[in-house]
Amino acid sequence: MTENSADCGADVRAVRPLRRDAERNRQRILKAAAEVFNERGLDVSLDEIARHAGVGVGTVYRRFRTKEELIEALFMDRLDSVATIADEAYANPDAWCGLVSFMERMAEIMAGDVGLRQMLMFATYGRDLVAVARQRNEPLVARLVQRAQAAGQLRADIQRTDIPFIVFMLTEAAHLGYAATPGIWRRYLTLVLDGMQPRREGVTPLPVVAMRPDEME
Amino acid sequence: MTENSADCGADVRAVRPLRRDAERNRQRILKAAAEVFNERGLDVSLDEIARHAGVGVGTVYRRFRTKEELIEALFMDRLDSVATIADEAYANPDAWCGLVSFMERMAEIMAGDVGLRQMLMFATYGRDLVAVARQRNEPLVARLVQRAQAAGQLRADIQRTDIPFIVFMLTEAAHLGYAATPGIWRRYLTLVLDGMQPRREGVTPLPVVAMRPDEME
DNA sequence: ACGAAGCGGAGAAGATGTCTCCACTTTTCC
DNA sequence: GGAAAAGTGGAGACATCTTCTCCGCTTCGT
Repeated sequence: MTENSADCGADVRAVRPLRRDAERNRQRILKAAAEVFNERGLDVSLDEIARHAGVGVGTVYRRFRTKEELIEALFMDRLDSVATIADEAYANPDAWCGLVSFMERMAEIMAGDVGLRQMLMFATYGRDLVAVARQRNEPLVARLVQRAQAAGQLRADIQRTDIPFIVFMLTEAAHLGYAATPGIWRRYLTLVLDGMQPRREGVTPLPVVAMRPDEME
Repeated sequence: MTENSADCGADVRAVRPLRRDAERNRQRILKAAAEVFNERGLDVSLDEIARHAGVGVGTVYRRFRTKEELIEALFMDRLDSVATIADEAYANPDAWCGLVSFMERMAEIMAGDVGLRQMLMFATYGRDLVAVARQRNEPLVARLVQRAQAAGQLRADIQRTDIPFIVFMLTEAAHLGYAATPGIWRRYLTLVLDGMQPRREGVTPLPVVAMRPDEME
């Protein structure tokens, strides 16, 4: 156990370090997969990822035995980041601002990543990984909601399940069909947030201009 | 021209009336297609529609030369109904209620019909048909929006393109991933509508209960 | 009752996807 | 420097799925 261990950071796991060129290819594959999945969702073929990475399909399949294995390797850390965002949002002294920043940052992540949305929503891949992440994040969201309601800044009939639903709704819709204006979800997030307050004197200015009629697909 | 014409209602069009069994099958196919498209979108194969209709594939292909032809035959009248809804909404003396009822009825139609949403949003089938319908409906929506704004019932920074977008967003999201609660879109429509008002003393009660945490896919 | 109209569904033809195999190349280590 | 181990590419086996055709048989209408 107490060897000098040149392979720092891995005790039992590192059965054998990959050859240098193999490791380089592994990284290439992960990078390519991230790009392609983010852009076009999880339905792309591994052949396509191989091509995009500049390696052969065989290489991909030697490193990741199935598509699922690749996907899990890729999204493991992404899922963790949700917990971080929730914690940071709770650190915000203003309850309302905390909730808003959580929703904003979640939407930012999800709007830019078709693959992540697909994983969270359809669970066709990485089911278990998502289940664990959800279980951990649920109470964090609940805490944000309760605090904002206790402060009288959030209408009382909002439930914690509404928050992820709204974020999903905004990002999914903004992607499908109306891809013309990239940040269009911000416009509708603002609108929904104005609906989530218990009462309101005026309006929060909408941050992105509406689509022009001809932009609509 | 002035024959006694037993084939009432069709002058030039009816080159030859279909045999009775053929016509019956045609109706079956249309009915089956409506059901399957509504439920599962336009991507289902014609084989599947044939099976669902209880006829052979050959029969489907003889009646509708391509998938597109079947789709157009099916959705022609559905698209017309949008204009009717807009007109009826404008007939409502209260500007706000008119707009709300338009959005509600649109959402009702679209929420229940995956195929229709797909046609309106992705234009993979029936492109021209949709373009015509959109052109006709655009000014009707604009009229509803302007009237509500003139009455001070709708915030001034809402544009007419926001309306179809919001309806699409609500119905699409309500279908994907979270199919558990059928009318869940009503909850979020209410929320958005509360965000669309220029100011607000209290809240409009949310009409559908939120999803339970375990219901979320 | 007979000809024309219509029918079913096997299967051709073509996409697209996952994953294997093995002759060849590159790295590692003595 | 050179042999053994590790890794590579990509053709292609295999599977699935769609669209659409074809033709022997059935049903309808008169």
